[in-house]
Amino acid sequence: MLRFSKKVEYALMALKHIAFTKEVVTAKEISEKYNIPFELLAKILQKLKKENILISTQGINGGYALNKIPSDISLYNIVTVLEGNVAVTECQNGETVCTCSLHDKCTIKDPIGMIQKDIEELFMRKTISDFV
Amino acid sequence: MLRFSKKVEYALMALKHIAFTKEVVTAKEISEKYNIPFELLAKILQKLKKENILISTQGINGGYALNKIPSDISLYNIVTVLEGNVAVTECQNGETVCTCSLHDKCTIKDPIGMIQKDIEELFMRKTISDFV
DNA sequence: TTCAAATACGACTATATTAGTCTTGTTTAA
DNA sequence: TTAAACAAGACTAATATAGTCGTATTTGAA
Repeated sequence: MLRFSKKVEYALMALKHIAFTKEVVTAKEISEKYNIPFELLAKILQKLKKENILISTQGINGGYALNKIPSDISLYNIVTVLEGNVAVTECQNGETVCTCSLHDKCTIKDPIGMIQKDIEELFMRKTISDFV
Repeated sequence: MLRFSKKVEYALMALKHIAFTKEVVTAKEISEKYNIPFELLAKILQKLKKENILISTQGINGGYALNKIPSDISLYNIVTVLEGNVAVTECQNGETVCTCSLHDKCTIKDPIGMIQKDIEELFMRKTISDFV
């Protein structure tokens, strides 16, 4: 249904919260405040950290903080980190080979590619600063 | 992964084909030409007919034809017919009650609503004439 | 030096959605 | 009357998403 995954929703909620509090925030705090399953949220934050969107500190006073200013964290960035890519169809994933069932019979690759590009650009323009 | 369903892909392929041949086309012909499962395609065409995008004639020389000019058939139209709506999240489906697990704790409804609107507008601008 | 609270990470299970199939009925021209 | 087409709903299979579990590591403080 052309929907954002819960992972992306939770990431946006978490990033907004972290951007707003402006200090180290624990996964537990976010999880409890917004009713987000802890383990799921933890893994999302870990992925965001791997992409240098967040920085983390371990140990008893640990937690997460932003590693970029909100306007430098794009929706495109978040979606690609959490879902691999923003491909509106199987063949728009950036790879050269298409394993789609239509094989070489697809007649809509080019126009779909343009829609793909439009959506990518839209997502690049949207940043966390649009959320806070 | 924010993807169009196969239903939408098949619909676009079929509509392009019908727009191109400019005469009555059978589901079987399209199904065979593009390797699209016949029963699935048939149901897609039936839905498009119900929405007056196609007209159909039954019986032995029957088939489908466009009921509108390609530039009057928008991607938005096709997606809503086949998937119900273009909701990027559960709460953006146009209904007033949100049954999302975040309940009233969601802090991103408004910015998500703007993205929703941008995508809807993009899909309204794209028509079958962009495919032929 | 031990402990509690935090991140890190991979494997696993459950659930929901999507894709595809099957069956039966209706229409219509030859 | 029959063959070839649309019509429609129930069903099953496959896939993707959401969520859980277990274990390891880090670190500040009692």
